[in-house]
Amino acid sequence: MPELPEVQTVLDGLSEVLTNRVLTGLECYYPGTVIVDPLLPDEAFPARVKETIRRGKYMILHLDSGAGLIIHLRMTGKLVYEPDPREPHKHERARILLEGGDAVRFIDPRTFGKITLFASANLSRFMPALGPEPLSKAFDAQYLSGLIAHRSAPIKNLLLDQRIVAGLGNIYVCELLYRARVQPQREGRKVSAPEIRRIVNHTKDVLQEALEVGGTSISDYRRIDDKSGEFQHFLRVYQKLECPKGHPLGNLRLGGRSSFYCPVCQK
DNA sequence: CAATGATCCTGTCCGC
DNA sequence: TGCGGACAGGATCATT
Repeated sequence: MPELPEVQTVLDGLSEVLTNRVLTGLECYYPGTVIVDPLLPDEAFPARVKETIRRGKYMILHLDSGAGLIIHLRMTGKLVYEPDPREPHKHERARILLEGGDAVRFIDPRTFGKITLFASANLSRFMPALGPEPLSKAFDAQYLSGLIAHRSAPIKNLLLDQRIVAGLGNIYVCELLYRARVQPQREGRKVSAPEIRRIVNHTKDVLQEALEVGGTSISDYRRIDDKSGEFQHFLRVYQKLECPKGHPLGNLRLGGRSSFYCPVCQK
């Protein structure tokens, strides 16, 4: 669920919590959630956060000890700052310990999320090859065209491929394709130049809008009550029955994921 | 190399 | 009230 805007929002909150704080350790409560670089220096902790970076859906924290953390929330991961926490929460898979007894809990019911503790020099060994940031200038129509012109896979699958562009997930891809008026199942090679331009532009627009409302645009739809609302007004097709113009939506399964689209507005 | 499908995992929801 | 099954989806791995 967390896609680029949500990850950025979480990272901003995490940076705020960790500023000027001393990290004293990282605990793991579920096998596999924490991955430790074999070459990690012994003096990884204590350390302060020197820099925080988002790359696609990955959060990277560089520490002043020569170590760093990569945090990936996958689908259900959450970071919760907890002053003076006691027993690990039911779904707490790991915990970042802070000097003074506070902690940041990594809560992840479905256990897909990961925290990697790495030696700074080895960052690249723990990061996959990712395409450009969708909001950067590198992600433009010419770039995208070059990567999809010969592809027969559905445009939606291509946009979900993090090697092509880093940070999009199922929900925003459904939304941006609606805005770009292109059906998700269209083969990459059959997407015209004007359509590619619209896809690129609407990718940037939808992400920018979501960032401006603090990434609350998608979130857990089951927790509507907790979040007062930006996202009900944000989504136009995802998990909807009809598009804003009142046309009944189609729902295809592409790459194993539900794909909402409007058969009338999208060609 | 490209495309597709299975896999990991648990909470939620629906129908009976 | 409880049960089984479908579903949710990011990334990786296996298969064709």
